Amino acid sequence: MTPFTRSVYAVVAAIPSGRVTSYGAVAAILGRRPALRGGPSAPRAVGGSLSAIPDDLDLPWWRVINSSGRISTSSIHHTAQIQRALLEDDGVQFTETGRIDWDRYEWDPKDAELEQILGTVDA
DNA sequence: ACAATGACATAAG
DNA sequence: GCTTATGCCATTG
Repeated sequence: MTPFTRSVYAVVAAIPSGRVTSYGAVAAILGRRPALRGGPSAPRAVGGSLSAIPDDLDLPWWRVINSSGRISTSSIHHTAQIQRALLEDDGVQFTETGRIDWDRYEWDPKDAELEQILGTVDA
């Protein structure tokens, strides 16, 4: 477990029920700057950290989806079906094409809240 | 230290 | 919208 991974967990732990966020948004919160061409750069690493969540942490990993509003889990422990079920438990509704509406469910934390979250980890 | 690998994000076709 | 190509970077072997 690395500092980066710990900070990812700290952010994910703060996502409230009924809201979702993207890998790129988490990366942006951690201060990783968007790249010139390929878009935000660290989201891939965020996914990598989420793929190795210790079971005893009890994180709401299912509230993180990709930028197009779709589920992109490929873990055998946390399958796409499980993720969808957990999200629906949160009250999140899917469109007919299996997507989630950002306008309705995007998590938008206040700056003060983010500062507090990040203050609990290194950086 | 180096190379390979992804639960990503964009731009282009 | 969907598919393909390209860039990124923290992790891992």
